[in-house]
Amino acid sequence: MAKVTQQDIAKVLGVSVMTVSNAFNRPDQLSADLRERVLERAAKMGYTGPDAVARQLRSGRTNTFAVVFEERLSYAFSDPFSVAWLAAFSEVMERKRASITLLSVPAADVDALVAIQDAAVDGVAGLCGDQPAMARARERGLPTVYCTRTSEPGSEQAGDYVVIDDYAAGFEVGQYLRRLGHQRVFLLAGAAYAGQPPMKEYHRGDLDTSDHLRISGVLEGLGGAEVTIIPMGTNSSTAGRAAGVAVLDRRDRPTAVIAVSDVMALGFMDACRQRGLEPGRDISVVGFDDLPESAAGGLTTIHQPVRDKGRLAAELLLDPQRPDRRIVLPHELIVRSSTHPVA
Amino acid sequence: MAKVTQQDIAKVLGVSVMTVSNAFNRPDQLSADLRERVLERAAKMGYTGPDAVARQLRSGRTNTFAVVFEERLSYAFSDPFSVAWLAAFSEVMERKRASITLLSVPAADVDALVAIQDAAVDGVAGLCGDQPAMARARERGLPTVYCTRTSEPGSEQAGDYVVIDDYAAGFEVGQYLRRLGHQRVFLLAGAAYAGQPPMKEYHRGDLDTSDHLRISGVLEGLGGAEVTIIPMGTNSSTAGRAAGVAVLDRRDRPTAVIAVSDVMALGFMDACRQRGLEPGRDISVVGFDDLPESAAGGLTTIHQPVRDKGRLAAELLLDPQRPDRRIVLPHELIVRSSTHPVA
DNA sequence: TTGTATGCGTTATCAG
DNA sequence: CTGATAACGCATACAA
Repeated sequence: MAKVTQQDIAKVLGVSVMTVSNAFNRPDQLSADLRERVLERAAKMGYTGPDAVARQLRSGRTNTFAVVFEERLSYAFSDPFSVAWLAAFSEVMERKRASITLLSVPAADVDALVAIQDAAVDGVAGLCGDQPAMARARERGLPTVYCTRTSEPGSEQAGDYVVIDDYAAGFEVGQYLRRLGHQRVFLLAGAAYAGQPPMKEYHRGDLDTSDHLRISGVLEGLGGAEVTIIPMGTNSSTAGRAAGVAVLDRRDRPTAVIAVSDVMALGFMDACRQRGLEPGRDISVVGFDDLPESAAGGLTTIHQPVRDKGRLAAELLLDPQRPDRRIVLPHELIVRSSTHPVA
Repeated sequence: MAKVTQQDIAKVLGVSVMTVSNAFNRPDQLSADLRERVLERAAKMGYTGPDAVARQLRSGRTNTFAVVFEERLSYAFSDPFSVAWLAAFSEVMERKRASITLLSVPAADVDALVAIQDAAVDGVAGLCGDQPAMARARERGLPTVYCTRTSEPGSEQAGDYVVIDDYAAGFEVGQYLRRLGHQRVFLLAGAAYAGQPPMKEYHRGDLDTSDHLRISGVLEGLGGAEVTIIPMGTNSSTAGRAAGVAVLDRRDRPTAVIAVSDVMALGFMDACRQRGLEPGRDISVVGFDDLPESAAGGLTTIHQPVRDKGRLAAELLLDPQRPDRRIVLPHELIVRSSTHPVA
């Protein structure tokens, strides 16, 4: 059987399509009696209410917002930082009865950009930086909000954002370690530098990631210390644990290790303890983000307001009139027990 | 400026709308030269590719599937069981380049059902049972798949499903504890029985949840043991910890405690240890689900194949031709160190 | 290879 | 209070 439409009902009932439409959407536009008849007939004919897509086309709004991820979605669900952001974002959306569409648009996969084209949404947000997917969305005329700064301030693209100053955050970390006297530091980088060997010299990656800004800041803050950057290829506690091999099992072990994220830092701390090394006594460890579990683990880190990022991103999308649309939130160096002065 | 459409381009170029459409979707349907001209012109006019919604209306497909949750979305992201399911589900969807829309439809909130009406999707899945939202989706003619059996087998609704036999699982747990000699057991129930006092007598709740089947099974399996059911109101480790108060801080402490989920059971184990009680020595604890962390924690539990549930749910939605659409997956009692015979 | 007519299902507008 | 008409933007079927 073909799909029943308002037209069919109208025909059977001998009324206009408009009357049927009104029966569903604007009860005040027709007599209660007629409305009753329409609804009853509709039910009898197996009509199930206005078609969502048709209505969207007509109204020009979908009441749905996309969240894009550079990674596979399963990563988005497993990374605590991502989950926290998503929770805050979704709370705002739920309150406004808007729904959320998840889009995975790996930077590598050019084909995936069509997902942006084909998404029936009113706007796009991402915990990520201003990646190609965001630009594509804007080309479509959609509002966008990104939550990680990847380019130098000033070279801003067109999109709105809610970020922290990752460069400054990195700088504070570097400066802090320098003041503690650390002269040999290893830096665990994330996904952007996949496949590259450890680097003594830092060249800005061709990918503009927040790693880049954090790393630049750290290097600057550390001044002349000897720094080795280890590209882990992925941002996970597994990667952090794996870093134990590359960092701890060598003669010239560094006195401090900085990971570009807490998940990685916490994984690395596990690796330390497994080898009988206590962070904050035998080696210093610093992370970024300040996850809930970081407090329990005693990890010195940069706190950033994840939930505010998620909440504000949602609010910016929902309210195009909101005045301040380029937001830089504060961050803070939280010193815990995982760092110590060099003897 | 108004939105640029294919019609506008066609007019300017003096070709038909169809040619413009083809230039974007079927390059083989027109000369490379003309196509080139169309695309160039389109770009110049600020046309950004076919409109997603219009295309969906025309084609009748959205390539998007909804996932419904009975809880707030933030819960969906924080519960490990839910996250595992979602990860598996999304992996299949990603592979087929389909996207996912998240819908929160609390059972209590009747208004939320409109979210189902207004969702532009090709199908609906849920980790939940065959709740009203699912029925609503089917009324709309959408395929549905649910992943938790809530009714007795035989009283099946119309939807497809991927479940385990929760009653049997419960029975095995009860039987196991009975054989260990446990005569006084407390049962921590989840969300369904919110607000109710502890129950000595079990009446099937008016909500058909998997709790119901598990609980019935447990009671049956335990035979004549004295069972007290404590409705925790929510399914979280916090609730499990909170149960410590209701269970451990009393004279007639039970010899065994069963939680309807591992998260809760693990939380309860924390509460035990906080009071100096060691699960598996001073008290027996059993859960359901077998999360990864349950193995580490030594929790005796029912293993169920979460990832298979998610994967199969996605496959059923993506392939309406797939033959077996009512799937009951195997479960298994995994005995670990949290249970022991009564002295 | 290109064009024409038409429908997808709904709702705004405006006239009765 | 009710109805006729015209979009919304695109793509299928078929004709040229």
